[in-house]
Amino acid sequence: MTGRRAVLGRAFYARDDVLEVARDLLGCLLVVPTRTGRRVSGRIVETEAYRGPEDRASHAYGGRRTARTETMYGAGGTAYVYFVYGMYHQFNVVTNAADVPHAVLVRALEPVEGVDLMRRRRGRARPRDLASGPGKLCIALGIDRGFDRADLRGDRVWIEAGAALRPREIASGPRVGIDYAGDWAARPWRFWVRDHPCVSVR
DNA sequence: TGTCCGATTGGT
DNA sequence: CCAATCGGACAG
Repeated sequence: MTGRRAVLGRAFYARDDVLEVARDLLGCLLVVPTRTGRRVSGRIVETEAYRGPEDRASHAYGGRRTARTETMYGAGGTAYVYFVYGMYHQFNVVTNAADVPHAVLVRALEPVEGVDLMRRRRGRARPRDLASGPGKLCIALGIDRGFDRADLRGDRVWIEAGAALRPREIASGPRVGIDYAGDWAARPWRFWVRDHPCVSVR
């Protein structure tokens, strides 16, 4: 497939520090081709790190291992996609080694390729409304539960390296929608490109 | 099997 | 502020 350069490999995802992976994912390009091979992609501008089993906000908190969370126990470099609120999907990247349930939730993208298709799927016109949220980006890219467990080095979905961001351009703060996590909710494990219009909230 | 609630979104 | 909407997790 042409134009498919610098696809992130095992070494990128297998690292120990999920916070580092979450930061490094900013600026990278998330790509999901259509059935006809057309590229639909967006620059990652917001992520959140989840560090089970100690992280109370993680689905793998306490070592919870169920049919749904099993994916998180796989080797780094696979997709963890789940369904929430009865209508939305969330796309995560599994990190670290097998049996270590760490993951990074991709929360927002800046549309890059296939923007018209993203507009049709989302029913919105402005670029900033297409993928500025975890549920929105899944709709825009056509990601559903069928992508759960997909190998990120395969041909269904992958991530390409982007230009490294300067530390100054990266902002961090508490993760969103995890008030049930007690003191873990305050940890600044959400990362985003400072002042970027496509970031989900705030 | 029954109940509770969610790693959200969009409209009021 | 709140409804939508349904599967996952867990109690019984």
